[in-house]
Formats: sequence, structure tokens, C-alpha cells
Amino acid sequence: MQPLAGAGSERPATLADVAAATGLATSTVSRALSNPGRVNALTRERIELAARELNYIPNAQARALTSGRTRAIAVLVSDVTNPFYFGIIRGTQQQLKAAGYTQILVDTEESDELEDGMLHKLRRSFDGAILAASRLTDRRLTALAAEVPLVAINRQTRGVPSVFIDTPNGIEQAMGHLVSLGHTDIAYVSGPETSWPNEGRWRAMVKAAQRYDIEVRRLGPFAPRQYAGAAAADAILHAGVTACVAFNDLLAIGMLARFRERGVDVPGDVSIVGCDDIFGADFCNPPLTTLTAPIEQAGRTAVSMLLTHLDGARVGVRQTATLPTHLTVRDSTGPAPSSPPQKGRA
Amino acid sequence: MQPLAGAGSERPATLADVAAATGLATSTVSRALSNPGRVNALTRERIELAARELNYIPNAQARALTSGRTRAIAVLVSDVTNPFYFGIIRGTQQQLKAAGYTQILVDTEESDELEDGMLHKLRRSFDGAILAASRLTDRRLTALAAEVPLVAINRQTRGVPSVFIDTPNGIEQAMGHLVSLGHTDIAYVSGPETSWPNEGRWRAMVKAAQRYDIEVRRLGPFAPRQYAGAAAADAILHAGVTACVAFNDLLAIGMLARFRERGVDVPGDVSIVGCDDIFGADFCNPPLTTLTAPIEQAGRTAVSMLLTHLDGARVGVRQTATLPTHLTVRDSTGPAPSSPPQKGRA
DNA sequence: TTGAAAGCGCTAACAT
DNA sequence: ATGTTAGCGCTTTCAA
Repeated sequence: MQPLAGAGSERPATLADVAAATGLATSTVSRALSNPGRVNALTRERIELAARELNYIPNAQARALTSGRTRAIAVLVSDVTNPFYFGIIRGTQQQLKAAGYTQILVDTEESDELEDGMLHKLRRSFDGAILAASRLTDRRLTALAAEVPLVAINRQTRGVPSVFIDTPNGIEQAMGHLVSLGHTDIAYVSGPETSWPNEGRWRAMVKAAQRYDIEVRRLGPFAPRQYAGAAAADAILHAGVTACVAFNDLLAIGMLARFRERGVDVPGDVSIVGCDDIFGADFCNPPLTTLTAPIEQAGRTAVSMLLTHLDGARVGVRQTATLPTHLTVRDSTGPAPSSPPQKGRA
Repeated sequence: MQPLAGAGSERPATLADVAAATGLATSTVSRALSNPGRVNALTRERIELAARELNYIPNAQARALTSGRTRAIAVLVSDVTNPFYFGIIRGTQQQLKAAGYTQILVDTEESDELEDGMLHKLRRSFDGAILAASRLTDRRLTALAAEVPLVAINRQTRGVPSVFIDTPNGIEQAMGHLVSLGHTDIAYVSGPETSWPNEGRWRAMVKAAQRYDIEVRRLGPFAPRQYAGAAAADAILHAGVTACVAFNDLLAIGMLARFRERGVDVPGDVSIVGCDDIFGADFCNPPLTTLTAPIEQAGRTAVSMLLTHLDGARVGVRQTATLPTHLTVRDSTGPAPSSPPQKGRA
């Protein structure tokens, strides 16, 4: 617990108050507090004591004004209610707090204009930003990166440091899993076209299809939300495939509900694989086979990269960190219908 | 899209630049931009034009330094990964953005010390704070409320404006529902003892039990997390009750998993009611009967109250807003075991 | 209606 | 090692 508001002093103490109390100059006090070591050990102790007694708390605004650094980092997500970001936010929060930074959360609501505007207008209010799902064009992103230090998650653009969650690689594993189960006609349930990872996931499907010599098709695009699952499920049924990989778990969970509603059995009639392994993927019905992503880790890594960047060290800083995903098989995937247990499929 | 960084000017434009460009004094420019109406309409237009051309963006730090207002609001949650807060955060975000405020998200990790420290140390970095789940003592909360404008959610303490989600009332409805289903021995699965709403929920159960003249008991406390559901489920089984109301959905969902694991049928063997209706409550297995809370609304209301407070109007400001909840019946509740369909129970 | 001038609290040269 | 002195960009009296 903090001491109850500094004994009698209503106006918060300033550097000048501490200086007056110790008989030193404000500059000395400033140094002692933010640059210990450049000041006599003894006087520093006197200063620290006085500061504590006066319940002195540096004014972040004033400090930011002169130093140009706010010790705040913005984290931009495209939709705060998407559970995928909870993990990111948790990860960034942990790491930022450990480094003494404040987290400013911004919801860009899937809008590139809002994202751009926020970054531009608030760029002097934070020392850097983490873009958890940028919807910006490469051009704007590059321009912005010149204005404010940036780290993007799941978005690779030349000149912008990033953390990449390797879901495409996971998708190849998932395809192998589905093929081994006898599926030969698989669909990709596409997310928004402005989503960068969406393309990579589709390309991974095509690549895997070639390797296994099977059919894949692309359905959508669909909003990366639960409600869009209904339309996606209907599209799957209409397409007549036996399995699909959905852009993300949110969509997959929405599909599950629709299939249930329509009396379609999962995985009996159709198998579903999601992406991310968000909250809920383990307890939905049936539990979802998905590509588990190290989400919190991604947030932590992004912050580390950003802070390293801020602390000058531009040398030897990795520009892209790649994080692996793995296939987590649950109950939403099973043998292809009318395909008895396979024995020695070429 | 923003204009690409102000034509050639590397250093961001300041008020002085706009003043120079228009041949006016900085004070006039300042007024024109933040206090239009106190300046000649024509000169104001000239100023606004110049400001736009120079791509002038006010420096929030400098502004905060003189005005003492940061136009930032802190939102403190006890655990960012708890889906209950997603809704709160979404609600606050919407409302804050609409009012031109920035949201600072702080995760207090269920720690009163962290909560206290953050509020105290950062109190000059924001104009007010919303406590989504304060773990502070009444004493500290009151002390802090004197330092910085506060609005608490689900926490009533004299002198601190608050938004109250009336889950206790919902619990009485839930009890009615369970009683009508033939349950006569019901347990409350308690949340953390430091949680303020936890007590109110238990009291509501006792009250309802008296009304219906049945037994209730209290189990726990348990952490308000999914993992704690296993222990809670076991406790329920050991207690031998036929139904329970859990502190929150997270716990209830965790219990569902454990019951499944132990081969206990829900609602055949035991009925479960959750609280909040968080993300996942509708698609878990079985879908959870729960008390639907207007979570986003709570966030929005909290912000409105806070901003009203900030804008001076201390007169006639409601100190507590109460938001109703309602019972959403899904599949996790059913008739009490060995109790045939009731006919005309008093 | 507009301008001049004095800070807000702090940092960072530059001096001592 | 410490003190002096300018500001940072803006708001805000107080005068004109």
C-alpha cells in the first residue's frame, strides 16, 4: 500500500520541492533520480530519502515534453472482442510492465483509416506501437514506420520488424492429417481480404494440395467472426467437400453451431480445422482440431523487439521473428465419409 | 488516409509554426484551435487552413503539462484474459473514442498492491480511471478516489460512483428456475473472497433459499478461472447437491469439462447456472444456463459517468447506476434427478 | 479581438 | 560532482 497522500501537502511534490528540501539544484535532483551514478552516492541517498518523504512522483508529461519519450507503447488490435487478441494483449502487458512501460490499447475496428489516423495523430503520445493485425497497405505501413517505431505481428513488409506466427506451416501439417484420414476434397474458408495472414494460409493449402495431389478450393471471404460461421457452413455444404480449414477458430466455432443446427455431424459428415487455438476451442462442441499458436509469446516477443529497437541498438537486431505452431487434434476432425478405415493408401 | 508526412518538413509543426505562417501570436492560434468562438471567425479560418497545410498536430504532452488534463482514461481489470472484461473493454473503448479520449489498459493481476500502486503512481497520467474489478479495501478505495476521479464497476463504496450489474437479482430468478425444476438442495460455488460481487451473489442465494424454503450451501472459495472448475466440480459431487450456481461462467465452464471427464451428466445428474454470459457460454457443451449481464453497456455507462464527472457537473450526478441481468436458460439446467415432472408444487 | 509574457515540471547542455 | 540556464510546446492571465 502507498503512504496515504503525502502528509498534509495537497499539491503533489515537484522536483523543485525535493531540491528545496535538500538544498540542492533541481538538475542534481533530476540526475540523481533518473541517472544515478552520475551523482555522489551520499547526496543521492539524501535525495532519495527526501523524495520518498515528500511522496515525490515524477510528472510523466513534463518528462515526456523534454525528453521526447513517453514510456508508453500503443498496441493496436483490429477488434478487442476477438479472443485471439486477449493472448497478445496479455503478452504485451506483461513484458511492458516489466520494462516500466504503459500500454495504450487501441481498437481499430478493422478499419485502415482508423488505424492510420490513430498512429499518425497519437504518434507523439507513445514511443512505439505494436500492430497486432494491421490492415494498412504496404505503402502506408512503410510511411508510418518512418514516423514511429513499429513492430507488426503476422504482417511482413520490407523495413518493418515483425513477429510471424507460422500458421502456414501448421496448415501443411493439418492437410497431412486430413489426407491421412482419407479426405481428398478440402476447402479453405477464407477470412477478410485485407488480412495479410489470410493469403499465406491459402497458399499453404495450395502447396499442400499439390504435394498430396488433391483438390482444394477457396470459399469466402468471410468476416473473422462467430456469426459469419453460419454462412461459411452453408457454403461448405453447398460445395460438397468433406473437410475444411477455416481462417480462424472464431469462424470455425461459428460453423460448428450452424452444422449442429442443420443436423450435420462433425466430424462424421464434415471435418473442420481451425487456426489459433483461442479460448473456447477446447470446450466447444465438438472440441476443435486447430493450429495452436503461441499467442502470448508473440506479444512478448513483439515488445522485446520494439524495446530493443528503442534503446538504440539498431545493430544486429533481427527484423523478423518466426514462431512455430503445431497441430492440436481434437474431435472436429475424423475419417472422410464413406471412406472405410484406410489401409495402405499410396 | 493521412497526407504523407508534411511536405518536406521533418520536424512536426508546432503552434509557433502556425503562428509564424499566419503572422499571428501563438496565443491567438492556441485559442482558435482549442477555444473557437473566442476568436474572429475569419482569422480562425486562416489559422485552421494554415494548421492543416502544415499538418499541425497538437502535442498532447505539452498540452497536458499546462492544462493538467491528459485526455486519457485508465481502465483497470484484474485479468485481461478473462472474457468478462472483453466486453467491458469494448464498451469503454467505444465510448472513450467517441469522446476523444485515449484508453490506457492496466492489468492488475488480481493484486491489490499492483492496483493501488498503478493508480497512485500514474494518477497524473490520466484524467480518471475505471475499476472493472477492484480488489482494494474500502479505505484505500476512498483515499484513492480523493486523488483521482474514479468509477467502479460492481463495487459499491460510499463516495465512489459506480455501475452495478444486478446479478443478485438474476440469481433469485435462477433459484426460482431451479426450484421449479424440483431442486431442493443447491450450492453456491464461491469466487475469490476479495471479490466484492461474490458476497452479494451468495446473499441473494440465501435470500432466495429462505423464500422457497430450501437448502443452500456455499462451496469454495475458488479462483475465478477455468482450471479451478475441476476442483469445484469435485466439491459439488462430494456435497451431493443436485444443482449449483457458480460465481462466474469461467468457473462453470471449467466444471462442465470436469463433469464430462468424470462421466457425470449435465443436466441429468446435476444442473449448473453460471453468471455473466461470457463468450463461450453459448457454445460450450452443454450450452450454459446463465445470468446474462449487459457487459458492454456497463463499460459504456462507466465512461459516461466518469466523463460527466470530469466536466465539472457535480450536481445531480447519479452516484450509482444499476444494470439489470436476466436469466438465459440453455441446456445445463434440467429437472432434479429422481424427481418426476412436478405438478402443482406450492 | 489579439498580443506579450509568464510559467507548467522536467531535462540537458554548458559552466563551475 | 554540482549548479546555472535555457528551453520543450502549450495555455493562460493580463494588457492593449
